[in-house]
Amino acid sequence: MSQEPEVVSLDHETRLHEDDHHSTKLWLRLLTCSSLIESRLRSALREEFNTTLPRFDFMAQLARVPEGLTMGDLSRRMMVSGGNVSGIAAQLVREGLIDRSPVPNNRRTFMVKLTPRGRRAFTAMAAQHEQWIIQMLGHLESDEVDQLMLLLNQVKRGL
Amino acid sequence: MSQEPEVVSLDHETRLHEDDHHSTKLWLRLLTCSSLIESRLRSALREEFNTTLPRFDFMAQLARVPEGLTMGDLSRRMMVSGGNVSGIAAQLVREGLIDRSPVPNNRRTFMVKLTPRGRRAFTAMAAQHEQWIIQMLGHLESDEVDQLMLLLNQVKRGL
DNA sequence: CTCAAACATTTTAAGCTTAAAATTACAGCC
DNA sequence: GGCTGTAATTTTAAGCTTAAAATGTTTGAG
Repeated sequence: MSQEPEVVSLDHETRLHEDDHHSTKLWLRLLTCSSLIESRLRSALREEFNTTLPRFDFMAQLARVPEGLTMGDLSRRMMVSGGNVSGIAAQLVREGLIDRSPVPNNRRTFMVKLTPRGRRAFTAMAAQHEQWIIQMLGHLESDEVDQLMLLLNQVKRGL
Repeated sequence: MSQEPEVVSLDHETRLHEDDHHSTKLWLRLLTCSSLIESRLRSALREEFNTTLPRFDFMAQLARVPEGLTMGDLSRRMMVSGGNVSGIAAQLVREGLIDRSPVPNNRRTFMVKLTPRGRRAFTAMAAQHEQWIIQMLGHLESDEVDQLMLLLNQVKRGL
């Protein structure tokens, strides 16, 4: 009697069928990789800094642009809905990590910046964040990283 | 006067800083690609079939295994928490798309299967789902897909 | 047999996320 | 000036997601 083949890893790709298109296989592998990385980053941020990935992402976008960003900018860059950004911003303002100030000639918009305290908090988190990612991806050879960057850029351009 | 360089695309990678590690750049590119694909699939599933990605994923896992899966199997394969699976299962049972039956020698577990109606519904959705993915990824050359699969497998193995 | 530990699942509470509606502000036309 | 449409943001309602606690079940050591 032949046994059912042992399942080596349990992830999104277990749902694949023999006759699925290779685009589908590629999508599920992509999804598996990003789900794994994302969930580890989420746990680590919660355990080490008692924060969440979206809050970290919000601050990371601001850290990049000292002159500040509007809510709409943040929504587009973070690739999430405007309502979502409103909620996260409210938290970070309450905790004194960001600052929302009105814009001179447009009373509809706000300019959002990191406060000094927010910048300090972000700097500490970012250093650890990078280490976690290096732990997860640093085993790749430098030319593998280059190839992946190129190929994923192809993917992105076609979307 | 030199102008600020125009921002070509607005996505996760806009948060990158010059001295970020290449692992970080790779992670953000990976995240951008999967976020884009995921959000398009989510919209399409909602518009065309009035359903969600996790519901589709749940049914896809079951479609692959006619003999059924336990709640724990589904949780591991979908890479989500057990509580999450309970909630989705409750919906799908209510709608008659899946069937949860007790397992003979273990009163703790349930065996979950697609109902005939669930299988028909899934088959229709899966065909469209594959077309959407081909529209998004089908522009890649066959050897690019092969390389990506290999490289992403490297990523996955290192995690 | 008894009981403690491990297991499979569900429940709960809190936070994330979205789409759509609501709010408020600007811009341009007449 | 007044009106209409567009824009930026917030609010709302519903669903997803998680971690942790709770529930009920099985297993195995003694």
